[in-house]
Amino acid sequence: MATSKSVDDLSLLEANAELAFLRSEIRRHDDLYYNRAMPELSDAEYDALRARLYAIEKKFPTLISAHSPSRSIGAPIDNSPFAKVRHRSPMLSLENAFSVLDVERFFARAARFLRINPAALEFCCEPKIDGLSASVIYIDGKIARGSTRGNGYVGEDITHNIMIISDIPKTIPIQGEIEIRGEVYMSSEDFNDINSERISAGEPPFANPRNAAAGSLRQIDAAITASRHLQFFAYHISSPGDAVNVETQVDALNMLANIGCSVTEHRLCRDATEVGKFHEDAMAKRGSLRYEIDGTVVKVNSILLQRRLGFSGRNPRHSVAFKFSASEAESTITDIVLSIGRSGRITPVAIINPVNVSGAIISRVTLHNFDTIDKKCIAVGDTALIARAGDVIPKLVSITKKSGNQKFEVPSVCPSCGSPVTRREGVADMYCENRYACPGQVINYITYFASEPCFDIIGLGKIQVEEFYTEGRIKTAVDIFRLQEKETEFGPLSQKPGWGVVSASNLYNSIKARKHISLLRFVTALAIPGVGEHIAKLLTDSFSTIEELVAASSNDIDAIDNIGASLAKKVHLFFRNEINMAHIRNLLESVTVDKDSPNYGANPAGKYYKKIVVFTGNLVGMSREHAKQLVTSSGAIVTSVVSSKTDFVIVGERAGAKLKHAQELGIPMLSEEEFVASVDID
DNA sequence: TCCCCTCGAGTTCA
DNA sequence: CTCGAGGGGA
Repeated sequence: MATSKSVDDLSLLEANAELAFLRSEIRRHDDLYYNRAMPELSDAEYDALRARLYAIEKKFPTLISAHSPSRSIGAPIDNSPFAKVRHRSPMLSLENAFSVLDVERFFARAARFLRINPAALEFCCEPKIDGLSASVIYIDGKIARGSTRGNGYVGEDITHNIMIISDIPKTIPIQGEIEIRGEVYMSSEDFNDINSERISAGEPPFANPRNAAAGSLRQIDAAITASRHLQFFAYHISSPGDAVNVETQVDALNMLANIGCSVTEHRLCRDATEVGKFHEDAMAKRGSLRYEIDGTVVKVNSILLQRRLGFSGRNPRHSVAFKFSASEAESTITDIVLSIGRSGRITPVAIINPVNVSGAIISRVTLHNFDTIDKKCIAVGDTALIARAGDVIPKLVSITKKSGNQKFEVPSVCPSCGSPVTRREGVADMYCENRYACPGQVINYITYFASEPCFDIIGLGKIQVEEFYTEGRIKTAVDIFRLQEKETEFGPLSQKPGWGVVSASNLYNSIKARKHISLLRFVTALAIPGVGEHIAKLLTDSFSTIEELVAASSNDIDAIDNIGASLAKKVHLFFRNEINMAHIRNLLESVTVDKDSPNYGANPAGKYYKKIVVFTGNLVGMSREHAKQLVTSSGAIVTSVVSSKTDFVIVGERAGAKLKHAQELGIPMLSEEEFVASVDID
C-alpha cells in the first residue's frame, strides 16, 4: 500500500482503507515483536507506522475504533505458557519525541492540562534503557511476583526468572505491598558472548541486546535465564497504601538506590533546553556505556502532578520518550512513482515504508533519473539505506538488500498526460515533449511563473494553481491576468471554499501590481530551457528590450560572457518556436515590461554594485526577501551557492554549511548588524 | 580534451 | 542538497 499521500490529501474513504491496513500491520508486527521476539521492522519503521496511524486518526476522529492499536499497546497474549497477571496500574509505553521542540510541546501540553505555567514544572531526565519493562511486587519485604509488561494491562508471570536477576534485591526493608518497576536489559558484552556461543552452536543469533533479553526473560527454565546474565535498572516505586511516601521522581530514584536497586544517572531539568543538554550528554556517552540506550525519558518530577496528569489513550501524560534519531535508517521501497516538472523532465521517486531519519519521518526519496536506477539496479521491494543530505533532504545511500524483483523500467508514456516520453540526445533525463498541453507540466509552469523570482504573485502557489487549473479558471499563465474577468463565467472567487473577500482582493491586488514587470522577471518567467535567474540577468544586461532579445542571433547571444554556443542556440531557438512566440505576444497584451534594468539608478560606487551576494542563516530584523531587494536595488546579484566568485556572505542566525564554505574560501562575511549598517549608507 | 566551477531544475519535511 | 550539463581555462 502506498503511504505517499499527505494526511491532508486523504479522502475519508482512503483514510478508512489505510487505517484498516495500518491496524492489521501494527497488530502483526506487535505479535512478531512481543510474542515471538523476531521483529521484521526496525524500531524506526515501526514508530513511523504508529505515527501515521495517529496522524490519520487525528484528522478523521470518526474513524477511530475501540479496538485500534492506538488504544492499546503490545500484543494480545496468546497461547502463553505463563500465567497472566493484571497490573495494578497500567504499564503504558511513552509517547515519542524526536526534537527539543517536541519536548517543549509536551511541556506545554502538560502545563495546559494542569492549568499552570510551564516554567513552574520540573522534570527528571533518565537515560532510556533499551530493554524490557518488568514489574516486581514485594509483600512485607519479600518478592511475591514478577511480571512482564505484556499488553500494558495484563502481563505474564515470570517470578521464577525475576528471582535470579542479580540486581533485583530479593528482600527490601519495607513492610506492606510495594511495586518496583524497571527495565530488564542485557549488557553489550554479554550479548556478544551469547551470540558467539549461539553461532558456534549453530543457533540463530539474536538481532540486538533487547531481543536477547526478551527471549531470555521468557524462558520456562530459569537455569537458562540465569546463564544469560540479565540485569535490571529500577525507575519506579509505589505502594497501594502509604508504605512508600516519595514526593518526586528524584526522591524515588534515591530511595530505590538505598534499598539495593541499581538506578541510572539522572538529572533534574527546568526547561526543554536543559533537557536537550542532558539528551546530548547521553548521546555523547552512548558508545562508552556497557548497555544500550535509545534516548532520554523525561518525567514530570512531582509525583503528585504525575498522578493528576494521568493517561490519555495509550500514553501517560506525565512522561515522554525523547528518542535518539539515527542519521541513517533502512527501509523497504514499496513503489516507484514518476513526477513531472515544469520543463517536462520526468523524475523517478521512490516511495518507502516511512522511517524516522534525523527526527523526520521520511516516506519519499528522489532517485534523480533513470541512470541512478540502472547504476544502483533499484527495484520495488528492495531494502534501501536512507539518510538525509545535510541532515535535510532525504537521500538513498545504497541498496542493502535485493528483493529479486525486476529493475524498475524506464517509462514509455508521461505520467501526467500519457503522451510518449523521449530520451533526448546525449542527455540522462527523460522528457514529456507536450509542453503546452500536459497538465502536470502546465501546472508546474504556471506555479513557477507566479513564483518569487518571476512575477512574484502573492497568494498563488501550487495548491491554488492546481485548484484553478482543474476548475478551468486558469488554463495558461496569461489567464492569471484575466482571473477577474473569469468571475462572470466561474462565479466570484470570494465564494469558493477556502476563499473570502479579503484573500480574493489580496490576490487581485497582487496581480494588478505585477502588470508592470521588469524585463529580468519577464525573461525569467518564460522558463527558457537552461535559463534561470542568473542567465536571465546576463541576457537582460545585454539586451534592453524583449524585442531585441527575440531578434538576437545565436552569435549575438554567444557573445555574452559566460554564455556559450550551446546555450545561445537554445535561447535563439526558443524564440523561433511559434507557440512560444504566441505565448509571449499574449502576455504582452496583459502586462507592460519596464525597460529599465534592475540596476538602473544604482550607484556604481556603492558597496554592492555588480557584486555577488549570498545569504545564509535566518535574518532576525527583516525577511530574507526584503534584504534581497535591498542589495539587488543597489546593483547586486543574489545567488544561493557560495563559490569563489562570491563577493559577500551575509550571515544570519543558525548559519550552516554555507558559512563554513565561505570561511574556507576566505570570503568577506557580514553579520546582520554590519549588513544593515552598510545598506543604510548606500 | 580534460577537469573544475557554476547554474538550472528537481526534491523533502515540519 | 544533488545531479547533470554548460562554460571556460589548462
